[in-house]
Amino acid sequence: MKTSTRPARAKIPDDVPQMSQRRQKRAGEILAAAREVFLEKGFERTAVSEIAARVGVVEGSVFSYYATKRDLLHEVLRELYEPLIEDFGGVYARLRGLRARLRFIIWRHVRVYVETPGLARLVLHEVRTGAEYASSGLHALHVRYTQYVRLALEDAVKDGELPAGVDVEMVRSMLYGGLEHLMWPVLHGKHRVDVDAVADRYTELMLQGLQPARARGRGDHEARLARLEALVGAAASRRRARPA
Amino acid sequence: MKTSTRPARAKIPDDVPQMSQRRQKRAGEILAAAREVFLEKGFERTAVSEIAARVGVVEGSVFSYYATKRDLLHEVLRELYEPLIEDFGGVYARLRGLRARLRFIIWRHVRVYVETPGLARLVLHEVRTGAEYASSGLHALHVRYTQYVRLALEDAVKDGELPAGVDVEMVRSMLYGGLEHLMWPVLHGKHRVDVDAVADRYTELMLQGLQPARARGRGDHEARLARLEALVGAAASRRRARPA
Amino acid sequence: MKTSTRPARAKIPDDVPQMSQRRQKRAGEILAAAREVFLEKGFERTAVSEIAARVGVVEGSVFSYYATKRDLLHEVLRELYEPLIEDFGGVYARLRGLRARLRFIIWRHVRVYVETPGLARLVLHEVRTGAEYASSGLHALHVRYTQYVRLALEDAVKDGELPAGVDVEMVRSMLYGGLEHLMWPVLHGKHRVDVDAVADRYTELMLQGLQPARARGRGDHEARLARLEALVGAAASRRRARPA
Amino acid sequence: MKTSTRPARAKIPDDVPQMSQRRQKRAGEILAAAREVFLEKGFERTAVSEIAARVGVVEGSVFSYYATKRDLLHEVLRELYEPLIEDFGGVYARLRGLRARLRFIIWRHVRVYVETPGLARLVLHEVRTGAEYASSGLHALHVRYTQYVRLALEDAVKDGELPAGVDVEMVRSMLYGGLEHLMWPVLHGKHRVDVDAVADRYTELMLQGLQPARARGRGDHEARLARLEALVGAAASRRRARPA
DNA sequence: TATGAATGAGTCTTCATTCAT
DNA sequence: AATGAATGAAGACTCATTCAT
Repeated sequence: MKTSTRPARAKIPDDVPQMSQRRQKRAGEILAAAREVFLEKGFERTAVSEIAARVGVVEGSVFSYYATKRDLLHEVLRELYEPLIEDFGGVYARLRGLRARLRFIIWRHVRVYVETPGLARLVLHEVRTGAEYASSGLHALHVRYTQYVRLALEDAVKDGELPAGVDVEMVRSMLYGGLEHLMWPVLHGKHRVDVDAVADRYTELMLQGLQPARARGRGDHEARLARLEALVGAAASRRRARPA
Repeated sequence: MKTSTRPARAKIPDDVPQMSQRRQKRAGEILAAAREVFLEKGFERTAVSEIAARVGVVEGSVFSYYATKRDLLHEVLRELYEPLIEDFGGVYARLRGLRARLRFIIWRHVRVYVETPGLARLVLHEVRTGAEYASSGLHALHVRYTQYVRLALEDAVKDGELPAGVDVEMVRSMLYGGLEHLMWPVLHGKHRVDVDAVADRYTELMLQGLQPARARGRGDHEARLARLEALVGAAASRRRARPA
Repeated sequence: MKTSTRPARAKIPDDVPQMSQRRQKRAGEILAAAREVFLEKGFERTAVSEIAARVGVVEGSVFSYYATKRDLLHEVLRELYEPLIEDFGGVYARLRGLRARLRFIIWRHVRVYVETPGLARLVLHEVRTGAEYASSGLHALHVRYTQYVRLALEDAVKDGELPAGVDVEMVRSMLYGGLEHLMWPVLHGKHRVDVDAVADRYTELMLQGLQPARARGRGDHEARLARLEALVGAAASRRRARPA
Repeated sequence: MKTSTRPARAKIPDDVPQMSQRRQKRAGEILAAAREVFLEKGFERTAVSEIAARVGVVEGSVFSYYATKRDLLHEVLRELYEPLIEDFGGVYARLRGLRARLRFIIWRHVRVYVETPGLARLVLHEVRTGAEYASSGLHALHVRYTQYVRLALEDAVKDGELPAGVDVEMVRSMLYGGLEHLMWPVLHGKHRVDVDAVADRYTELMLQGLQPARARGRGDHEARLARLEALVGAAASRRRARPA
């Protein structure tokens, strides 16, 4: 998991060379401080000295825990990704139907922008850009995070909700890329967003495209059912919304 | 062509910023090198010294052509935008119908990735961030470039192709953001792309969504009601989930 | 001792900016080197790299002690002013009479040139020029230092030694400006000076002017009237002169 | 006169390798532009490129006239000093008496500050500081400029106005140094000055010191005569004053 | 001779990283 | 293990000067 070879020892619980309590605590403090600063300022604009200062430790000490500034970043991101992915694992399994699943994925992702805008900025602008992204293990985390789209689509095909041959990559891009673009202003503090409303609308846009059923000359049946579906989904999830 | 004021020496009587052949050539070489490096590494991670090295001049010379690293970036971007916008101006007016227009916009944008990979990234992730973006004239260019999506949508509503109330911002994000995400691997030299095929497929995806007309026609009421019930059940159980 | 905020790492519990022995020594060495070079070349013409070279450290190290070249300058100046002002505080109060006081001020100032040659130049010609001079605290120091001239004059007026209406600013300029000019060769290592002799003579010159009491006593009315006539003639002919 | 060896040819009229009319004209234009910029911004802050730009030539051309930026400065200063010195030569000879002479020297010098503050700044802060000042010929000019003080004193001794043994160097310093200090605010645009008033007061201060005749218990005679002298001198010279 | 493009040494400043203690 | 002083390479940018044309 570590990219480099020097003293620093991973803080993953069950690592072999068990470190002292003190050391483990320090590592955590440093990690927390790093998260703070990275999220505030981004990777490049963060000075290790500032992380050290927030913990109350000298620069050199940081390097005795994490061999590299970038290692520290990776650790921070892992720590942020992991609960996100677990969230998905837990909830996704209980969802039924493409619409519900898609909406959850979208809704959860929008919340990332709203609740942890720094994370989005970090991943999007500083990590994904780096050459060693693929080899750093972060790519793998990201794949795990975004794979639920593929799952949802495959399941939908299996269930007959979608015809076979759907271009998973294209849909995934449309989902994450589109949201990224849409949320950009949020990262820069322009707007407030209604997470549920955005999720609802984006889900429908993805499912029905620009030309909704009605426009295509379908009967009233269709339109009424669609609205019903949307309504129920929206109301249900809105009960849990807690925007930061 | 000059953005800045310092190096230009207007000693040609009639004040035209006429550059010598040689100078003009060099300016072009520097611009080309700058584009290369900016696209590879992004703006901040690009060192002027590297641009200079690629051209085979000393660092200082670059500044005799472009007063500022950022000026250089702006020039690079302008160089991209201009032909793009001209393209649109000419072609768009002759197109009829939402599908044709959308497809053109998409097709043209995909070509940007294929022909000048990485420029979108630059604009999206590095320039728009800068505080002086709005005042730099680049914002204006960007608006001119992306407004055709809005135009196409508004026209479609006028023509009765789309119901009123379409969320232009969301569609624009889906278009540009989705394509950006989709083309990402291309920027890193992974795939070759069939521009027309991608344009066709993305256009359809945007127009019809995941559930194309055919598929939707097949969906019987029974199946949809079942899904609806499942959804309601899912929402109920989700209430116990605790998001991080 | 630190002017700036960045490098200082206050991890000593009770927040005293306690430097290690070693660090303190280095800081002193750098300060000494800086004084040397600043005095030799002036502020702008001094390169931080040269200061570093004289101490035998790399350029960057200097900035770990003093965040800014200008901070370094301020520190250098403060180091001069402080003992000077303390000297004054102690001695001045015990002096009686304008002559004694003036002589002390002059004598002390001449010693500055002899003991720390060039510092006055720095203050007069490089620091006072800077826009942030007023806000840097140096102005305050300078005022404290030179105010004793004003004090001496005011006291002399109070005691009836001088008529009211003496132009303090002019006298202060004559004192400090004249000495600066007089000491200039000393700064460049030309002469040695007898501090006491210079102080005596300059004090007398300031008190009695060019025409000491004795000389003035000898001037008969006849001679002065002749000069007066000559002057009037001169003024008349001067009317034709055309200044450049 | 030239410090360096390259092509540039002095523009002193009777120089041997007679240059073409065109060339001579250009040299003059460059010199004029240089004067402008130097006086505005000082030596170090002036870029040769700016001088070139004002004349409408390229940087390189400047160096074909003046081998060095510093040479250019020296030429500029010479051009400024020369009329000043000639002024003195012409007027001084016609003056009689120490007071009149001293006052003229002071008055003329104060006018330099008021009318050409840039010159004062240039000489004081940039030239006199440089190591090659002594060897540049400028020192010689300065000596020629300031020698009239010595002359005035020596003549006064000869005429019996002053006792022998007056310390010329000290008086000269008091005059020029004091005025420099006094005029400092003027250089930075703070005050306006009444040239005549300053000249009058400074002359008296130099002649009589802090303790004027009255204070020393002299008769009314003295005071009345002194005032008369001052008045006549002031009125006469005020007629010619033309503050910038 | 004049040009003007190119140079290259220099400016201050930042910071991840190393290493002797 | 921790410290914290020192490093050294890099950053953007400036400008007097040179030299081929």
